[in-house]
Amino acid sequence: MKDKEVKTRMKRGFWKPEEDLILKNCVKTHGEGNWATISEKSGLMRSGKSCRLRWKNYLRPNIKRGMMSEDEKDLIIRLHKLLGNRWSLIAGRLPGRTDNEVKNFWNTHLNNKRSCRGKRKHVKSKEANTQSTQGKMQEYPAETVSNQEVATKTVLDSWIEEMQDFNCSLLSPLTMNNMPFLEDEPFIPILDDIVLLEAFTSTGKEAWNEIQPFL
DNA sequence: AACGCTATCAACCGCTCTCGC
DNA sequence: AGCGAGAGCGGTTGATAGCGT
Repeated sequence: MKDKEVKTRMKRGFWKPEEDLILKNCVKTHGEGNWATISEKSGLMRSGKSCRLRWKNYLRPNIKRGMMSEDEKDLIIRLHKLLGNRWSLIAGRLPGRTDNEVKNFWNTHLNNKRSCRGKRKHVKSKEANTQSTQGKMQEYPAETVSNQEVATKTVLDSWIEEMQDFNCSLLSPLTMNNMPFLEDEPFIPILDDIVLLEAFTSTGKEAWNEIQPFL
């Protein structure tokens, strides 16, 4: 009841530039993570959750905004194939991108289920190239792929192959309950804790170091 | 020019996880 | 061990920009 009262008194909706400024200063003063304190001390009448979200998705330093590069798109597709809807994990591999941004990008550009919901009447010219590459991640038309992209794809291919080999040796057979292994949610935590850690600390780390200059 | 429709994305909601007591 | 508070995550919603008719 009390919570509800507090909730209804909280301000909602889009953030104004002046609110952003106040939040930035508060984070500087109280530190990132103390959202309850920030919410209280800022006087913004925003919930701690709301402050956290705004900071994480917009105000945090080194946030990269704007269109996803081809490399980023490719990485998202591949990591999603590997991890499923673990947006924070995927975003963690894309420097400067947020989980919300990756999630939105997936839902609007790459998620076939959603994009097939209604046929697009129009396609913005800037998106034309994106649309044409959907659902064709195994094919790399030579005329559209730069040397950097080839390098990135080669590294990623071998890296993902290694990780999948590792998965198979851990939990073969390849399928469980007639479902592809990687789509089987109960095994995702294993991917997080063991496979990903290993992948990014040994051979995977090397692969990641090779990819990073292109991002 | 006006209207309808769709795509986009910021923000919210509810659930789970983590940590301190 | 159990509980509560706060943080984090993924799914969903709603406002709005912009294109087609």
